[in-house]
Amino acid sequence: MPELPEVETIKRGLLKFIVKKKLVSTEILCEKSFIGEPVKGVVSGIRRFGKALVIDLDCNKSLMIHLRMTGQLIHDGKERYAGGHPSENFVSKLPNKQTRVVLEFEDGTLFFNDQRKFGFIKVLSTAEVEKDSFIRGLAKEPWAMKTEELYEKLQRHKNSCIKATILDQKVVCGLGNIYADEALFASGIHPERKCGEVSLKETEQLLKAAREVMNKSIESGGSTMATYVKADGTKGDYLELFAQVFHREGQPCAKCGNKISKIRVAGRGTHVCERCQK
DNA sequence: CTAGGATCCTGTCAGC
DNA sequence: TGCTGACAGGATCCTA
Repeated sequence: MPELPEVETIKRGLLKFIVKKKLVSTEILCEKSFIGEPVKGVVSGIRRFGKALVIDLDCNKSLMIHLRMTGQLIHDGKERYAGGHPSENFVSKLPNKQTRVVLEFEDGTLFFNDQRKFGFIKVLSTAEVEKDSFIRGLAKEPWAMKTEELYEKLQRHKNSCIKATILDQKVVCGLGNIYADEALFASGIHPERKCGEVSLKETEQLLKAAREVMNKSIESGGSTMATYVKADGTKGDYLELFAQVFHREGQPCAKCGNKISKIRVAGRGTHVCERCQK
């Protein structure tokens, strides 16, 4: 999916289009993608918890949205705003084959697309949002987490690979497959290292790197996504703008020139410079 | 409790 | 051309 920076970018974009607008109807094209009964109401705010987005309505109900691997949110009105898993859908006519839910606002339409149907929209009472098991289980985001706290958690998973562990949202919240690879590269830590062998100093570097790669993505995310949507239909990968290792297997490492390799760690494709990361 | 693998689902791409 | 298996920006469930 869309990891924390993409969800944050979507949140910021949607704020402009749907806050104070009334949600008037919901069309469910895939039952699995919508949990609960449709609601109507005026949007009072949008919140983000890790990779989950929450749209609050003035009727004391909220829509919790998780895009998982292939979810997209595309708002169509006077102009189009799209975010999530990048694909042609950003510029296609909607709804289409991958549209799962259509939220009609007084002033525009929000399409929830999701190729693989792993994502969902869930209706919760606003008071229950923070009691939801997924949200309640989330750890702190890298900006709020202290080095010592992460270090202690890593020691609890001392026999697991560092990459698998930092992908666990209960350990640290927000990293996904891209930013895990990027943060490990930036801090010079090999993704297969056992957590028990990662020092306090390295934990500090890793945390700092996680904040930096995600900050950079959030800063560039909004504008590059907007550019993407205005484009002529060609597939734009905004990751290419800053990724050092992700999807760069075979290309030279930006630090040492060695070829980036792709390996498998914790069941996930993993990009690494075998020379820079120990 | 942790660790690792299977699983949910659709689509695309490489290799035969 | 058509088939097959691998794989995909996530998280949960099951097993040991």
